[in-house]
Amino acid sequence: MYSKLVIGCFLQVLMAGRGARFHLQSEGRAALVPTSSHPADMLVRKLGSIAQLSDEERRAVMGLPMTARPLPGGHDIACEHDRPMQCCLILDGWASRYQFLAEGRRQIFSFHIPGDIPDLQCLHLRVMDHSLCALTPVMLAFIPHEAIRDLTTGYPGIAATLWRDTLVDGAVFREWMVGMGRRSACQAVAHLFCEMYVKLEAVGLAKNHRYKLPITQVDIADALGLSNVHVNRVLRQLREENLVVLRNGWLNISNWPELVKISEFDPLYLHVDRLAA
Amino acid sequence: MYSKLVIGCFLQVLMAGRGARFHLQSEGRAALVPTSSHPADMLVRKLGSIAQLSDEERRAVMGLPMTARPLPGGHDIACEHDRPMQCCLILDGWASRYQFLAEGRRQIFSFHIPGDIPDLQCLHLRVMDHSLCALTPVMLAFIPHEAIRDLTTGYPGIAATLWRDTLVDGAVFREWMVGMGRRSACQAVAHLFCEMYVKLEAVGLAKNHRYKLPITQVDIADALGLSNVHVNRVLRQLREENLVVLRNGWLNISNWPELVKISEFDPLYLHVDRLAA
DNA sequence: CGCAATCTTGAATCGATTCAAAGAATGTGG
DNA sequence: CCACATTCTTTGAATCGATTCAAGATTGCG
Repeated sequence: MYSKLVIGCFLQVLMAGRGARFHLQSEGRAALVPTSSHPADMLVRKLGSIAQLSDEERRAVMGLPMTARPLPGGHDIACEHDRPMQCCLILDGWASRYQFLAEGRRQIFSFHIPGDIPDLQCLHLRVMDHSLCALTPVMLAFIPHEAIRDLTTGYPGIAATLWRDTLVDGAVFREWMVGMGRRSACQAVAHLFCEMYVKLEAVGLAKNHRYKLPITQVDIADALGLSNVHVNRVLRQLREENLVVLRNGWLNISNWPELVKISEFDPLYLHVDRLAA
Repeated sequence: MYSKLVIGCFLQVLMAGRGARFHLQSEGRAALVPTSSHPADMLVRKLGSIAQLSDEERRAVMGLPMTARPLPGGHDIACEHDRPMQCCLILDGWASRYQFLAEGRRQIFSFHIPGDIPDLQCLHLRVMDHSLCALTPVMLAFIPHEAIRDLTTGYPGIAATLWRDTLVDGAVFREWMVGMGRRSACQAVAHLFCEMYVKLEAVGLAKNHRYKLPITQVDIADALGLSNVHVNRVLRQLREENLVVLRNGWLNISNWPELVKISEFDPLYLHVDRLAA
């Protein structure tokens, strides 16, 4: 059913290795798109984007055992009440964390993109208190908890870096709380688009205020605590005001400064040091 | 203005040391109410409630430099954009994290009680992306980041315990997101009351489904993304349904099983091991 | 006692939801 | 390559939950 897509995604990862070692963007920042057949490269780049890694630390990270595995879109990666024995690093595709409630209600907690380790928290919270699923066909690298624990025990700097990553995760939750609690539906949607742009741009997966957004309006609604009907109306409004256009899975931000302004977007909470200074 | 209250609060901490070393609850669990004049005792008990501490680790924690300091209610402890050099452990009183937005809107992210380290995240996220204030007169123990970093570098087990604490923090944010996004106002308020009861009960500050709740209806509204008027109506409804009564700063849960049921409260996300098993 | 903060209630309004149904896009198999 | 099924998007109309505004009651505090 999904095999074609999955193989396509797999090849994409492998073939990227043939290109230049780094895809440089206009800002001269190294992109996170897979440029090597070894998934650990992705992790090294990710951690390097959070904090400086020493040569020794880099070697230790490269030595982590990882198993790459494709998964079809819509598939659960880990479920509430599970006790996973490994974390997953996203090499390609999007994932999301969510929880189902009574009467078919759903709350999405986060969207995750390549370079993220969306279930890192289960390293220390053994039982999953929510679920994690692939939004698109994904390529994942699974890393045993055991290996990560050994690594963090031996290298406090790496522990601090991973810890920091989970703290940024929490900061994003706080910002989403603001969106759901105190922002209008319009502001909340605009804010989400700004956030995803900054995150994707930081790993080289977006530029020129345009990116692939492989989620449905229902997903946006469940993430922001709205109904899908209302999300649709908000999207129309944003389109009519020449701010953003979402069509065929691509998001085009026509007026970035205005979008930032109306959504009161301040990237401080993402703690991208190069931005926050 | 606040001096009497503050001194009262301070004495309360000091005088508790005269009593039995541990206040035992019916469940036989050690209570977290201050039982010693040394604030490090509180930290040892807190960490011990998260994970087992070895004797060596306990000694290391006891060796942390701490400065106890009272602060009047309403006072800010740390503000957005600050770069604190220390974390604070709450010895007595309540604190909350929040953010102000345009037009006087406010979002409260969390309520904190004795034993909590509400700004632990700034150990690795140098810049505060929100503010922290004392809700009531509080007694705080300030611990320099430097000392905590040395501790976590030398003792990976303690690092993991503190890390875990910040992860539970994030899990609570997720649950609040569910409340704001997909629960009715009534359910959200009820859920908050359940959550605070479990947290307070775990540190010996609540029992018999009754506890001191020193926050205003406006605070509840800003925490749950509601208007104060609506919170008032929801409280009346809960009272009329004989579920909870909030009066004079005390919360009385008349029908705990029903409150848990209507709010769909599942304490799993609090990751209190003794509960989750 | 009197001020200030908090709580309470009613009435009007608004933002968002629900329900329903049509239209567009996407993927599948013949 | 077309027809069909499915999923996603779009729009209108009725409704509802929550907000805003405003005024009065209560509580705590100096």
